[in-house]
Amino acid sequence: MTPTDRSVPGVRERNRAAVMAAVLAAGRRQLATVGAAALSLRAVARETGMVSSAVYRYVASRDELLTLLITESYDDLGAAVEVAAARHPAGSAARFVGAARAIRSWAVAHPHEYALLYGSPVPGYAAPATTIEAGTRATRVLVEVVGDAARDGTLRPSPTGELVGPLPRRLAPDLARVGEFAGEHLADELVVAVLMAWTQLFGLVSFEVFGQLANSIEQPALLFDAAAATAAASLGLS
Amino acid sequence: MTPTDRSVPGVRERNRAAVMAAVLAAGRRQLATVGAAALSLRAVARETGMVSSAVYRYVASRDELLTLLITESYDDLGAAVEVAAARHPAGSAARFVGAARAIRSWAVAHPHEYALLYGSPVPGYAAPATTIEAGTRATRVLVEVVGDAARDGTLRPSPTGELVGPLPRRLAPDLARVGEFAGEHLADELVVAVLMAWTQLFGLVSFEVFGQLANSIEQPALLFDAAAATAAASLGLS
DNA sequence: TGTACATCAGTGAACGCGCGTTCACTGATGTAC
DNA sequence: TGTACATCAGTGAACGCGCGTTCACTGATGTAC
Repeated sequence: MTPTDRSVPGVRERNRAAVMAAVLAAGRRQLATVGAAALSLRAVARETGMVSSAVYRYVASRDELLTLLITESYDDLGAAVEVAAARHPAGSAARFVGAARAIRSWAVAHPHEYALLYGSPVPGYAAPATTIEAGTRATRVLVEVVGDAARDGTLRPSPTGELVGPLPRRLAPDLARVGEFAGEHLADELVVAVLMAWTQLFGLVSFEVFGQLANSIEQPALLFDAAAATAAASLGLS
Repeated sequence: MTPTDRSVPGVRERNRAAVMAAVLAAGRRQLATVGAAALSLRAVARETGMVSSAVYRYVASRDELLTLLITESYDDLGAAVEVAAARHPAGSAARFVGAARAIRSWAVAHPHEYALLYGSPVPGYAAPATTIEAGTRATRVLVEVVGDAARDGTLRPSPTGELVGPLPRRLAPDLARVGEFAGEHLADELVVAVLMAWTQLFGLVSFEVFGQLANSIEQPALLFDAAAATAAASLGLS
């Protein structure tokens, strides 16, 4: 119980936190410029003004740095989506569209980070389980909107849900698992509709960010807004 | 006009074609095992049983090899989709679903090639315009089904099309450009619905191939079939 | 408050690696007369 | 049909590069008495 025991962190500890932050920032900058596959510890060291071996005081390996950056990025995206959603009433179509637009905006603003999260896996790197918790935040927001609407009774019968044909039994556990995200029981057909909306919106974002629309769609933002609004309507949101 | 003028290609020419094929095959194998970012000319040379510099007799640079492989892959996918579609009547929902399933099957069977075509761009590589022609084949099949149904008058009013709200004027040129793929005039709302189905199906495939469904969906094939059938119905196909 | 020791951040050199690409060369295939 | 020359495929050595990671070290910060 010395005076400094649990009080203000010492110089060393503060420095450590500051340098760690600088390392992560350099990592993020690397990511933004050259992408995950080309991210190198030596470049991070260079940009932080340290000798390459010094980085190992802060990060055990290149893979660990990647993992930290992935988690950070998922959280950054998740926070952006949650903030956007919070501007609209729970269970509303506007909230769904707001969340969807936040996903797209973030992706367009951070293409390499988006690629790290939702693009081709980085060769030779396997994301540890640590990242999956953070990875669900953005998606959870979309699903919760539908769950909230169902709970509040404001959900109209889903037009898409009605189109879904008879579903195979073996799909039931999967749908139940996804349905839990909603915090409310959802019909299997509705869960499929949610999954379709989810993959549709991310598919469109991926096509835009990865350049697949380059020769056909010049106004991806407008197309995305139309798609998001249509998706919300197709889920029965209003 | 010597006897050998336009007749059988000489030994050299035949060898050249054979070795070129071996180089491409090795490139494809590389792609399948380590992915595009890690593809190296030296590895291709090793696998072909040549010294590294010899590859330069067949390919001007690593980038050129990548371009060749991209074109090949697009064509491979395109051919698979066209064959699958041809098994069903023009303009039918079955044809749409068959084409969609062929896309997924090919992607699952060739994950690295799929990643090369539809995943994150390869760092430092810009695909030349040469590849875009081949790149449209698979997509064209999907759009044509709708165009054929419209021409034959078998297309019911699209349920999704009706949900699409008023579309911004500035989106019109984009929609017209995409609509041309159909070979028949399609209403703007229907084109949006087609784009949504297209991005939905590729989005689902990407999520599966890139591991995004790993912790929630154990039966992606069943989910995909349900999604494809629903998409076809939502376009008014039958 | 002062001293002796332990902890830790950052240095600098080195390891072994694989890469893309160039270049001068040898020897076989093809061509012109 | 035979010879002289040109073309071309493949070799082997070398270039310069950047990478991840290890290791023994110095000097500053922190801790125990």
